[in-house]
Amino acid sequence: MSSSRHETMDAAALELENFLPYRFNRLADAVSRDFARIYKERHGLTRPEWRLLATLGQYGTMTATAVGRHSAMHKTKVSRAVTALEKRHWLTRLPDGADRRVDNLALTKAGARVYRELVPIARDFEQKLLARISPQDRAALLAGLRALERAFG
Amino acid sequence: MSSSRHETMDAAALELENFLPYRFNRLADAVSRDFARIYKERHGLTRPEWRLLATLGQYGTMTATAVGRHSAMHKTKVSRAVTALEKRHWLTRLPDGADRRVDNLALTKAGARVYRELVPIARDFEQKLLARISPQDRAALLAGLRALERAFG
DNA sequence: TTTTGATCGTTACGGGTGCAACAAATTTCG
DNA sequence: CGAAATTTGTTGCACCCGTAACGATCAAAA
Repeated sequence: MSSSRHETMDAAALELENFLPYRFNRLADAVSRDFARIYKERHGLTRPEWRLLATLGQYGTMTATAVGRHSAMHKTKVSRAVTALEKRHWLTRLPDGADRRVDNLALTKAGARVYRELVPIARDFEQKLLARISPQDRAALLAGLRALERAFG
Repeated sequence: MSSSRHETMDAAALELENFLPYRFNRLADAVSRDFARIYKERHGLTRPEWRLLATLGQYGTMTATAVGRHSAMHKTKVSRAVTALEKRHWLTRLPDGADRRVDNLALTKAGARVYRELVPIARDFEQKLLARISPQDRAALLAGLRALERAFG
Protein backbone atom coordinates (compact mmCIF):
# COMPACT_ATOMS: atom_id res chain seq x y z
CA MET A 1 0.00 0.00 0.00
CA SER A 2 0.99 3.60 -0.56
CA SER A 3 4.15 4.81 -2.24
CA SER A 4 7.03 3.46 -0.20
CA ARG A 5 10.45 3.88 -1.74
CA HIS A 6 12.06 0.76 -0.35
CA GLU A 7 11.26 -2.25 1.74
CA THR A 8 12.52 -1.06 5.11
CA MET A 9 10.37 2.03 5.38
CA ASP A 10 6.73 2.62 6.27
CA ALA A 11 5.50 1.01 9.45
CA ALA A 12 8.77 -0.84 9.86
CA ALA A 13 10.87 2.30 9.99
CA LEU A 14 11.99 4.21 13.01
CA GLU A 15 12.31 7.95 12.84
CA LEU A 16 15.67 8.48 14.44
CA GLU A 17 15.10 12.20 14.89
CA ASN A 18 12.07 11.42 17.04
CA PHE A 19 13.68 8.62 19.00
CA LEU A 20 14.12 9.72 22.57
CA PRO A 21 17.54 8.21 23.38
CA TYR A 22 18.90 9.81 20.22
CA ARG A 23 17.33 13.16 21.00
CA PHE A 24 18.72 13.18 24.52
CA ASN A 25 22.17 12.38 23.29
CA ARG A 26 22.06 14.98 20.59
CA LEU A 27 20.97 17.69 22.98
CA ALA A 28 23.33 16.67 25.75
CA ASP A 29 26.20 16.56 23.29
CA ALA A 30 25.44 19.96 21.84
CA VAL A 31 24.94 21.62 25.21
CA SER A 32 27.95 19.96 26.78
CA ARG A 33 30.23 20.69 23.91
CA ASP A 34 29.22 24.31 24.06
CA PHE A 35 29.81 24.59 27.75
CA ALA A 36 32.97 22.51 27.68
CA ARG A 37 34.58 25.06 25.40
CA ILE A 38 34.59 27.45 28.31
CA TYR A 39 36.54 25.42 30.84
CA LYS A 40 38.57 23.72 28.16
CA GLU A 41 39.85 26.87 26.47
CA ARG A 42 40.15 28.78 29.71
CA HIS A 43 41.88 26.18 31.85
CA GLY A 44 42.48 23.10 29.75
CA LEU A 45 40.09 21.07 31.87
CA THR A 46 38.44 17.88 30.70
CA ARG A 47 34.85 17.18 31.61
CA PRO A 48 35.71 14.76 34.44
CA GLU A 49 38.11 17.36 35.80
CA TRP A 50 35.44 20.04 35.67
CA ARG A 51 33.00 17.79 37.46
CA LEU A 52 35.54 16.98 40.13
CA LEU A 53 36.27 20.67 40.60
CA ALA A 54 32.56 21.46 40.75
CA THR A 55 31.86 18.70 43.24
CA LEU A 56 34.66 19.62 45.59
CA GLY A 57 33.79 23.29 45.23
CA GLN A 58 30.27 22.52 46.25
CA TYR A 59 30.93 20.07 49.06
CA GLY A 60 34.35 20.99 50.32
CA THR A 61 35.85 17.65 51.25
CA MET A 62 35.02 14.20 49.97
CA THR A 63 36.51 10.84 49.15
CA ALA A 64 36.89 9.73 45.57
CA THR A 65 33.96 7.34 45.85
CA ALA A 66 31.70 10.09 47.15
CA VAL A 67 32.75 12.33 44.27
CA GLY A 68 31.88 9.62 41.80
CA ARG A 69 28.49 9.00 43.38
CA HIS A 70 27.62 12.65 43.41
CA SER A 71 28.83 13.51 39.93
CA ALA A 72 27.84 10.29 38.18
CA MET A 73 31.35 9.34 37.20
CA HIS A 74 33.06 5.98 36.98
CA LYS A 75 35.74 5.53 39.60
CA THR A 76 38.48 5.41 37.00
CA LYS A 77 37.38 8.79 35.70
CA VAL A 78 37.51 10.19 39.20
CA SER A 79 40.89 8.63 39.85
CA ARG A 80 42.39 10.13 36.71
CA ALA A 81 40.81 13.52 37.29
CA VAL A 82 42.19 13.57 40.83
CA THR A 83 45.66 12.79 39.55
CA ALA A 84 45.39 15.58 36.99
CA LEU A 85 44.16 18.26 39.39
CA GLU A 86 46.68 17.20 41.99
CA LYS A 87 49.45 17.65 39.46
CA ARG A 88 48.30 21.26 39.00
CA HIS A 89 48.14 21.82 42.73
CA TRP A 90 44.45 22.56 42.54
CA LEU A 91 43.63 19.70 44.88
CA THR A 92 45.15 18.03 47.92
CA ARG A 93 44.73 14.59 49.40
CA LEU A 94 44.54 14.27 53.15
CA PRO A 95 44.83 10.79 54.64
CA ASP A 96 41.71 9.73 56.45
CA GLY A 97 42.29 8.90 60.10
CA ALA A 98 39.63 6.23 60.21
CA ASP A 99 40.12 4.49 56.86
CA ARG A 100 43.54 4.21 55.32
CA ARG A 101 42.19 3.14 51.95
CA VAL A 102 40.80 6.57 51.21
CA ASP A 103 42.01 10.14 51.01
CA ASN A 104 39.96 13.18 51.81
CA LEU A 105 40.05 15.35 48.74
CA ALA A 106 39.78 19.12 48.89
CA LEU A 107 40.54 22.05 46.62
CA THR A 108 43.60 24.15 47.33
CA LYS A 109 43.29 27.92 47.32
CA ALA A 110 44.33 27.94 43.69
CA GLY A 111 41.70 25.33 42.89
CA ALA A 112 39.02 27.20 44.80
CA ARG A 113 39.93 30.36 42.91
CA VAL A 114 39.34 28.65 39.57
CA TYR A 115 36.11 27.23 40.88
CA ARG A 116 34.83 30.61 42.00
CA GLU A 117 35.78 32.04 38.64
CA LEU A 118 33.83 29.39 36.74
CA VAL A 119 30.66 29.36 38.82
CA PRO A 120 29.17 32.64 37.57
CA ILE A 121 30.13 31.71 34.03
CA ALA A 122 28.30 28.43 34.42
CA ARG A 123 25.26 30.18 35.82
CA ASP A 124 25.29 32.62 32.97
CA PHE A 125 25.56 29.84 30.43
CA GLU A 126 22.58 28.04 31.90
CA GLN A 127 20.52 31.18 32.15
CA LYS A 128 21.19 32.12 28.54
CA LEU A 129 20.36 28.60 27.47
CA LEU A 130 16.99 28.70 29.18
CA ALA A 131 16.33 32.21 27.95
CA ARG A 132 16.14 30.86 24.43
CA ILE A 133 12.77 29.26 25.02
CA SER A 134 9.50 30.63 26.33
CA PRO A 135 8.65 30.61 30.05
CA GLN A 136 5.98 27.98 29.38
CA ASP A 137 8.37 25.71 27.52
CA ARG A 138 10.98 26.29 30.19
CA ALA A 139 8.61 25.21 32.94
CA ALA A 140 7.54 22.21 30.90
CA LEU A 141 11.13 21.18 30.25
CA LEU A 142 12.13 21.42 33.87
CA ALA A 143 9.05 19.53 35.03
CA GLY A 144 9.57 16.81 32.46
CA LEU A 145 13.25 16.43 33.25
CA ARG A 146 12.56 16.27 36.94
CA ALA A 147 9.98 13.57 36.42
CA LEU A 148 12.30 11.49 34.29
CA GLU A 149 15.11 11.87 36.79
CA ARG A 150 12.84 10.69 39.58
CA ALA A 151 11.77 7.69 37.55
CA PHE A 152 15.04 6.84 35.90
CA GLY A 153 18.05 8.46 37.58
CA MET B 1 27.13 35.35 58.39
CA SER B 2 25.22 32.07 58.54
CA SER B 3 26.73 28.65 59.08
CA SER B 4 28.77 27.92 56.00
CA ARG B 5 31.11 24.99 56.25
CA HIS B 6 33.86 26.30 54.01
CA GLU B 7 34.75 29.28 51.93
CA THR B 8 33.62 28.07 48.51
CA MET B 9 30.01 27.40 49.39
CA ASP B 10 27.00 29.64 49.90
CA ALA B 11 26.17 32.06 47.12
CA ALA B 12 29.40 31.18 45.38
CA ALA B 13 28.53 27.52 45.00
CA LEU B 14 26.92 25.82 42.06
CA GLU B 15 24.61 22.89 42.64
CA LEU B 16 25.88 20.44 40.09
CA GLU B 17 22.82 18.24 40.37
CA ASN B 18 20.66 21.18 39.29
CA PHE B 19 22.97 22.34 36.54
CA LEU B 20 21.31 21.76 33.20
CA PRO B 21 24.28 20.60 31.10
CA TYR B 22 25.11 18.10 33.81
CA ARG B 23 21.53 16.88 34.06
CA PHE B 24 21.24 16.40 30.33
CA ASN B 25 24.44 14.44 30.21
CA ARG B 26 23.49 12.29 33.12
CA LEU B 27 20.12 11.43 31.64
CA ALA B 28 21.43 10.91 28.12
CA ASP B 29 24.18 8.68 29.45
CA ALA B 30 21.83 6.58 31.54
CA VAL B 31 19.24 6.21 28.80
CA SER B 32 21.79 5.54 26.08
CA ARG B 33 23.73 3.07 28.11
CA ASP B 34 20.55 1.18 28.81
CA PHE B 35 19.50 1.10 25.21
CA ALA B 36 22.98 0.40 23.93
CA ARG B 37 23.03 -2.83 25.90
CA ILE B 38 20.41 -4.16 23.51
CA TYR B 39 22.23 -3.69 20.22
CA LYS B 40 25.60 -4.26 21.80
CA GLU B 41 24.82 -7.60 23.40
CA ARG B 42 22.63 -8.73 20.53
CA HIS B 43 24.82 -7.77 17.60
CA GLY B 44 28.03 -6.28 18.90
CA LEU B 45 27.16 -2.88 17.45
CA THR B 46 28.68 0.36 18.65
CA ARG B 47 26.54 3.47 18.89
CA PRO B 48 27.81 4.98 15.62
CA GLU B 49 27.12 1.67 13.92
CA TRP B 50 23.60 1.58 15.31
CA ARG B 51 22.97 5.12 14.12
CA LEU B 52 24.26 4.31 10.67
CA LEU B 53 22.05 1.24 10.52
CA ALA B 54 19.07 3.24 11.72
CA THR B 55 19.67 6.04 9.25
CA LEU B 56 20.06 3.79 6.24
CA GLY B 57 17.10 1.72 7.39
CA GLN B 58 15.02 4.84 7.52
CA TYR B 59 16.19 6.52 4.33
CA GLY B 60 17.35 3.68 2.14
CA THR B 61 20.30 5.17 0.30
CA MET B 62 22.57 8.03 1.29
CA THR B 63 26.10 9.28 1.07
CA ALA B 64 28.31 9.30 4.15
CA THR B 65 27.99 13.06 4.54
CA ALA B 66 24.20 12.83 4.45
CA VAL B 67 24.29 10.11 7.09
CA GLY B 68 26.41 12.30 9.30
CA ARG B 69 24.14 15.29 8.88
CA HIS B 70 21.05 13.30 9.66
CA SER B 71 22.40 11.36 12.60
CA ALA B 72 24.56 14.11 14.13
CA MET B 73 27.81 12.23 13.72
CA HIS B 74 31.29 13.39 12.87
CA LYS B 75 32.46 12.23 9.47
CA THR B 76 35.19 10.06 10.98
CA LYS B 77 32.57 8.26 13.04
CA VAL B 78 30.52 7.65 9.94
CA SER B 79 33.56 6.51 8.00
CA ARG B 80 34.53 3.99 10.64
CA ALA B 81 30.99 2.75 11.08
CA VAL B 82 30.65 2.25 7.32
CA THR B 83 33.85 0.24 7.26
CA ALA B 84 32.62 -1.92 10.12
CA LEU B 85 29.18 -2.64 8.66
CA GLU B 86 30.65 -3.26 5.25
CA LYS B 87 32.97 -5.85 6.75
CA ARG B 88 29.91 -7.67 8.07
CA HIS B 89 28.18 -7.45 4.71
CA TRP B 90 25.35 -5.45 6.22
CA LEU B 91 26.02 -2.55 3.91
CA THR B 92 27.14 -1.97 0.35
CA ARG B 93 28.74 0.99 -1.38
CA LEU B 94 27.60 1.87 -4.86
CA PRO B 95 29.70 4.34 -6.84
CA ASP B 96 27.83 7.51 -7.67
CA GLY B 97 27.61 8.20 -11.37
CA ALA B 98 27.71 11.96 -10.97
CA ASP B 99 30.32 12.36 -8.22
CA ARG B 100 33.22 10.01 -7.95
CA ARG B 101 34.17 11.22 -4.50
CA VAL B 102 31.16 9.64 -2.87
CA ASP B 103 29.53 6.24 -2.60
CA ASN B 104 25.83 5.61 -2.23
CA LEU B 105 25.42 3.56 0.90
CA ALA B 106 22.61 1.10 1.38
CA LEU B 107 21.84 -1.82 3.66
CA THR B 108 22.11 -5.33 2.28
CA LYS B 109 19.32 -7.80 2.92
CA ALA B 110 21.20 -9.03 5.97
CA GLY B 111 21.55 -5.48 7.24
CA ALA B 112 17.91 -4.71 6.61
CA ARG B 113 16.97 -7.85 8.50
CA VAL B 114 18.88 -6.70 11.57
CA TYR B 115 17.34 -3.27 11.24
CA ARG B 116 13.81 -4.65 11.10
CA GLU B 117 14.57 -6.79 14.11
CA LEU B 118 15.77 -3.83 16.16
CA VAL B 119 13.05 -1.34 15.29
CA PRO B 120 10.25 -2.83 17.41
CA ILE B 121 12.71 -3.32 20.26
CA ALA B 122 13.65 0.34 20.06
CA ARG B 123 10.02 1.38 20.01
CA ASP B 124 9.32 -0.81 22.99
CA PHE B 125 12.25 0.65 24.88
CA GLU B 126 11.07 4.18 24.26
CA GLN B 127 7.51 3.40 25.16
CA LYS B 128 8.50 1.74 28.44
CA LEU B 129 10.74 4.69 29.21
CA LEU B 130 7.93 7.17 28.76
CA ALA B 131 5.51 4.93 30.61
CA ARG B 132 7.49 5.54 33.78
CA ILE B 133 6.21 9.08 34.13
CA SER B 134 2.72 10.52 34.19
CA PRO B 135 0.95 11.64 31.01
CA GLN B 136 1.25 15.23 32.16
CA ASP B 137 4.97 14.97 32.76
CA ARG B 138 5.36 13.14 29.49
CA ALA B 139 3.64 15.91 27.57
CA ALA B 140 5.70 18.51 29.40
CA LEU B 141 8.94 16.70 28.67
CA LEU B 142 8.20 16.35 24.98
CA ALA B 143 7.11 19.98 24.67
CA GLY B 144 10.18 21.18 26.53
CA LEU B 145 12.55 19.06 24.51
CA ARG B 146 10.98 20.15 21.26
CA ALA B 147 11.34 23.78 22.24
CA LEU B 148 14.97 23.38 23.15
CA GLU B 149 15.69 21.54 19.93
CA ARG B 150 14.11 24.33 17.94
CA ALA B 151 16.16 26.93 19.78
CA PHE B 152 19.39 25.05 20.09
CA GLY B 153 19.66 22.06 17.75
C1' DT C 1 41.34 25.74 -20.27
C1' DT C 2 43.79 26.63 -16.28
C1' DT C 3 43.88 28.04 -11.78
C1' DT C 4 41.94 28.39 -7.37
C1' DG C 5 39.05 27.07 -3.77
C1' DA C 6 35.73 23.97 -1.75
C1' DT C 7 34.01 19.33 -0.66
C1' DC C 8 34.28 14.27 0.33
C1' DG C 9 35.98 10.58 2.74
C1' DT C 10 40.13 8.20 4.96
C1' DT C 11 43.80 7.78 8.21
C1' DA C 12 47.59 8.72 11.72
C1' DC C 13 47.84 10.53 16.11
C1' DG C 14 47.18 11.91 20.81
C1' DG C 15 44.14 11.40 24.29
C1' DG C 16 39.79 9.89 26.77
C1' DT C 17 37.00 5.62 28.37
C1' DG C 18 35.17 1.41 30.57
C1' DC C 19 36.39 -3.24 31.85
C1' DA C 20 38.87 -6.37 34.37
C1' DA C 21 42.39 -7.42 37.44
C1' DC C 22 44.81 -6.08 41.31
C1' DA C 23 46.81 -4.73 46.15
C1' DA C 24 45.65 -2.76 50.33
C1' DA C 25 42.50 -2.04 53.86
C1' DT C 26 38.25 -2.86 56.17
C1' DT C 27 34.11 -5.40 57.48
C1' DT C 28 31.51 -9.51 58.30
C1' DC C 29 30.80 -13.60 60.47
C1' DG C 30 31.77 -18.12 62.22
C1' DC D 1 40.45 -14.06 67.01
C1' DG D 2 40.94 -15.43 62.05
C1' DA D 3 39.13 -16.57 57.42
C1' DA D 4 36.30 -14.97 53.86
C1' DA D 5 34.00 -11.42 51.60
C1' DT D 6 33.67 -6.55 50.54
C1' DT D 7 35.23 -1.96 49.62
C1' DT D 8 38.51 1.57 47.80
C1' DG D 9 41.37 3.34 44.47
C1' DT D 10 44.95 2.48 40.69
C1' DT D 11 46.57 0.65 36.42
C1' DG D 12 47.05 -2.20 31.93
C1' DC D 13 44.52 -2.98 28.05
C1' DA D 14 41.77 -2.53 24.07
C1' DC D 15 38.83 0.46 22.04
C1' DC D 16 36.46 4.86 20.82
C1' DC D 17 36.98 9.73 19.74
C1' DG D 18 37.95 14.44 17.49
C1' DT D 19 41.66 17.06 15.24
C1' DA D 20 44.44 17.79 11.63
C1' DA D 21 46.40 16.54 7.47
C1' DC D 22 45.91 14.37 3.19
C1' DG D 23 44.66 12.76 -1.83
C1' DA D 24 41.05 12.79 -4.88
C1' DT D 25 37.41 15.03 -7.01
C1' DC D 26 34.36 18.69 -8.17
C1' DA D 27 32.92 23.72 -8.70
C1' DA D 28 33.92 28.47 -9.57
C1' DA D 29 36.60 32.03 -11.39
C1' DA D 30 39.85 33.88 -14.46
